[in-house]
Amino acid sequence: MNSKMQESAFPEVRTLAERVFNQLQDAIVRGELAPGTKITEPGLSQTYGISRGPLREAMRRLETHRLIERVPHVGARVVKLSMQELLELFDVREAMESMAARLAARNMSSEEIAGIREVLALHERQADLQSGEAYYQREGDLDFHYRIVLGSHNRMLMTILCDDLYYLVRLYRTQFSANGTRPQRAFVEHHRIVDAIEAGDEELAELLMRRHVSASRENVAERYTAVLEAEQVPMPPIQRTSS
Amino acid sequence: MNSKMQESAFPEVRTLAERVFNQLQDAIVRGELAPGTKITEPGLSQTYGISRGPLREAMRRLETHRLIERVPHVGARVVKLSMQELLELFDVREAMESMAARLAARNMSSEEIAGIREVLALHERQADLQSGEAYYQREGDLDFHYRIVLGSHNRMLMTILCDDLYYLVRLYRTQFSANGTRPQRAFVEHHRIVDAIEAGDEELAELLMRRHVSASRENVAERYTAVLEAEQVPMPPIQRTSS
DNA sequence: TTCATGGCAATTGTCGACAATCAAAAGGTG
DNA sequence: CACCTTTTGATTGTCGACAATTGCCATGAA
Repeated sequence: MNSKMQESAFPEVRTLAERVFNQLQDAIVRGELAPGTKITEPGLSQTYGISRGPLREAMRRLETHRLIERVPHVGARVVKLSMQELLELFDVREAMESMAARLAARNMSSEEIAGIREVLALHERQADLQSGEAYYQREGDLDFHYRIVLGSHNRMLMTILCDDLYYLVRLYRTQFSANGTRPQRAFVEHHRIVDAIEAGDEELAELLMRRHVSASRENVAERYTAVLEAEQVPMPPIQRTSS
Repeated sequence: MNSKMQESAFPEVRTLAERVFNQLQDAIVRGELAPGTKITEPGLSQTYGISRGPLREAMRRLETHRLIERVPHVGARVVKLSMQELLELFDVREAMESMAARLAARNMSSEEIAGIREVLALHERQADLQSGEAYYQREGDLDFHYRIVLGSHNRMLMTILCDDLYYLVRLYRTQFSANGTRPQRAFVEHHRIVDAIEAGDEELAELLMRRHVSASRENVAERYTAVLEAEQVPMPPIQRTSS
């Protein structure tokens, strides 16, 4: 039951806390640790075979990435995702990624644009092969947005979107299994955004990205309400945690 | 030299790490800890009379708030602010606060609008009394933006802007002494933004907030380049830290 | 039966010490 | 004199134990 065998999975990590952080993060994003699961320090300490010191550091980092929620002297739990929070996340993404697209149109180098074209071409082949909706939306879409953010050349934007919110988006994906019903449309939108960036049209790139994220938000919202009606649940358990 | 006397300043904190975090944060924002100051765990541990455990947690939180920068096995330093990073911060604020204004126009209650009107009235009196540029820009302007973000009713937006970036903005203010040269204009802009919010005009509120932040950015950029030319410095020490 | 009160177990917060790691200074050699 | 090697010093990473706080449960009284 020792975790030493998973050591090689993250060979580049230099500290115990970092390794456990990666393992826990992966477990949460993959859904192995269900939302709302209570996390205790002695428990995980024994599970992963390390002391509570580095474990606490790993949990601190999970907290800053919004993957767990801690209450002093009470404990920590894996985040329970509500629909309201998911929609809030989309609003934040709409604001920041549209700005990223604008900056990308201004700052992206031709090499970076060529790189993202390759990414799109790769997605196209995969989409053709397996009419791939799931894999496309799961990895490829994120990779596309990831590159746009990097192309903005704004370090703060990159940190917030790619470090802080990236894993939360992945978690939402797995929880709501939000593999979009519209892969072709999203694919076309991706191409048009890159076209605008390559043309250096800042305002168009921003507008297209804004519509792209907004459409994705509406898609998720529709699917969620449909699921609710199918389940005959009167109201979703939207519960705002105190600040 | 003991810090026990400041205990009452943060009565609501429940843990040592939180208290030290608040103290350090305050010291950095106020400028008592100069930018570039080296921070060592044993040093601070002795200064504040606590063990290294809670101190490490406090430093971790300072790092996530971008107030210190850590290099493994070398040490931590108070952030040295570059002009490029300041402009990046303005881009992020432009994106997120304009979204906040849009959401505020949609979600703000009449009580909240009345509250922000009171804030503006208070600023007006203070501006009349001492033609107050410094204080107005230092506290009031932040308070205004703070309330708009709260009015968005988007918890994620509130966390990122009011928790993560708020103290960084304050730090920039003290470092660059960025008391704007245009208090009246900013004041008028604030009023027009509230007008748009009260009218429920989402797009206008967003546009006005966007222009407001952008104008503030240009103002700071102009003042900075002017200072550079006056000092006859050939190039600013813009140094990008490795990711 | 219901509510208040007390004790108890579990968890988190905190501490001091030891070990591992790295950066820079000291020394030696070509 | 320059460059490489070694040593040293400090800093971070890690661990186990103790203390403080919390939530739960049993016990008792109204």
